[in-house]
Amino acid sequence: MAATEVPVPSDQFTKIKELELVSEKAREEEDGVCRVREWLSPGNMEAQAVPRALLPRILEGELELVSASVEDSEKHVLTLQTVHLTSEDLAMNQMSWLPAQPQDEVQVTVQPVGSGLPTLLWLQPPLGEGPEPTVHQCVTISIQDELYSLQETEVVQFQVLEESGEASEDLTFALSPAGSTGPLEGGQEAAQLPVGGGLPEQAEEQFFLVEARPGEEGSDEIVLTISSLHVEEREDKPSPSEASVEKPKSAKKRRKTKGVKRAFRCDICTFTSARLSSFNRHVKTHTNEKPHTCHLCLKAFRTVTLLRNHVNTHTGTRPHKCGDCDMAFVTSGELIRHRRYRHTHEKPFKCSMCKYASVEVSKLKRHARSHTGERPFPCHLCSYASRDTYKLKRHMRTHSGEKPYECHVCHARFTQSGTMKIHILQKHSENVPKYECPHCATIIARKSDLRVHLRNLHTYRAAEMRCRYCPDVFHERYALIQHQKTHKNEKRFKCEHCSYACKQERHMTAHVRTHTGEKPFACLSCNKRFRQKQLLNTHFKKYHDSDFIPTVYECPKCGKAFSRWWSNMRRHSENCDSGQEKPATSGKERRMKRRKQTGPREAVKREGPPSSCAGDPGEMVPGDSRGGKDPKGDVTCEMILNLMDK
DNA sequence: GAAGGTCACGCCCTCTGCTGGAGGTAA
DNA sequence: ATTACCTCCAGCAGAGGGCGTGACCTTC
Repeated sequence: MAATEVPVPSDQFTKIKELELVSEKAREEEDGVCRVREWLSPGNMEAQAVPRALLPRILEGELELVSASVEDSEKHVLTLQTVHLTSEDLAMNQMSWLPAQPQDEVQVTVQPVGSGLPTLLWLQPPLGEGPEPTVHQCVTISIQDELYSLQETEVVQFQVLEESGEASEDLTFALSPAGSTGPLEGGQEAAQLPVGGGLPEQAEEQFFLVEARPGEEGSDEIVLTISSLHVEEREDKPSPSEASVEKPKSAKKRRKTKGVKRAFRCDICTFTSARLSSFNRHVKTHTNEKPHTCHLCLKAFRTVTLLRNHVNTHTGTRPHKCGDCDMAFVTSGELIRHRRYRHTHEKPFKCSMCKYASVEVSKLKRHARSHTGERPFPCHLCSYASRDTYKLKRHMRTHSGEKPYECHVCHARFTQSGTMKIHILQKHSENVPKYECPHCATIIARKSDLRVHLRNLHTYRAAEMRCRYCPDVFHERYALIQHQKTHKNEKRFKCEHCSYACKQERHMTAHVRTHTGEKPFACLSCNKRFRQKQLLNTHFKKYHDSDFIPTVYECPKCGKAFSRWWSNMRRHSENCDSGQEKPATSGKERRMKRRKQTGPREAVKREGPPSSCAGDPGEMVPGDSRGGKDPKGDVTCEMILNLMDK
């Protein structure tokens, strides 16, 4: 692996082979750590004006400088000389090829001027894209030359400071070997140190980190990386993908520090560190060296700490005990997380789109998918896609038919634990919770069904629902149903002369004739008159139809025959002590019993009309001469009218 | 090197709500 | 006998909580 610590070259002089000017944010975007891209502002562009001696390339904030020579004797000395160009300077010097918008791609070529140490930095447009700049087209402002020994330099930093609004003002550059006593100390302090007589308000936006590292192996080249250190802006302008994730302050502070101190850069991954020790430790992470092996499962770990934590998972050792409950954990991190979940309820990760907050950032990311609609876990058997792995796994049971949850009582199986829980609660538990409708007091077993009930029966509907019995209209289905029930068994027709009431008008008409004495139906054979047509028909059959066979009720005890069940036969049967059996309670039962005893019904021919016929045979008719109705109680007009209806 | 903190991934759980079939009931 | 309606019930998915584990970085 190519180390990034600056070695001591064998050659006398160190040549700057490659100088990268990389936006820190742009780099972090590549890293996937911080997704904020720092576009090169005009001010930054000014600060990035570099000598013609170098060959830079600006690509979305990235500037590479190639081939610059630095010579010194005895030591490896790097001399930086920088040019600052203001926007006015750019316009004045016809450098319109510079991007108006930062995202515009532009290639800048910087070439060395003269030989030996580069003393001027020039900006030059790509071939064919602009006028070839001359020395006069570049503005050279207050170049401060300093020499630093690369043997002592791990991080080289310089600042571009400008009094805001004064484009022509001198620039001050500061070169600092990190960790040394140079003009700037590395880290956060570097970005805050005023250099050259005070820091303007916007000065920190123009800090750059210059990272020196060796070039190709065996050469005496040094690669410089210039990074923008716009730390504050990164915090204030999160990327779209990060907009919904608010990091806790500690994390932000940590990243801020990390961003400033980066100097050693891993060639395999994006890791950078200002500390050699940290870097070296990091390098080991890219090796598969795991010398610490668990004696229980033979799993290997890189560090003793990791191994110890792992062994604790075998032994159950949980040294980190919660002070507020009985829980204990293998690591302190678990304890902290547990305390946040259970005790402190601290939720540092807050959603920017709703009030949701979580203990863990992973939960916030999962939550964010409910806003974005992202479903990164597709089912390979159907079109379903899940927002997290667990839902996909649960969904796959619908394809496999797996029902891992079994009721311990009836052994019914279920696909989800919640379904089984409801099953046990509803089927096998006492004190089953019920849900009462607040509008109609209906008791429903499940809350979700109560919701359906409310939706179907108690939701206002714009369309009118009309009662099938009357002109009333309703907008709630429950009200309509309740109203229509009021029509059931409703005796709307009430007699003015007595307490009689009935459901149909024609029944009332017949009843009123009992008060008025009106008998509109006359017998054509004997001129006898009747109030109802049915009564007339009965009369005619009995007295004027020779084929008519009247029903005769026989006492099951003594065999005596009666023409009327309720008034004669029943009274007789109750008092008859010649037999044990009493009449059945219903006509059907009576009929069946009678047939059982006597066989098929036999018509008993009467010899002549009963004496009652002389009176008013139509006044009282059998409740059910064919044994259809239980003739308990008094016969009412309604009973008669029911017969008429038949 | 150890300890502590952070991060990421995974697993499992609960709660919630919707849906549609089954079965009972009334019209 | 048919039909409409309602509740019961299981199936299923959405969302979130809590914990286990390992890796990695920073600090001491």
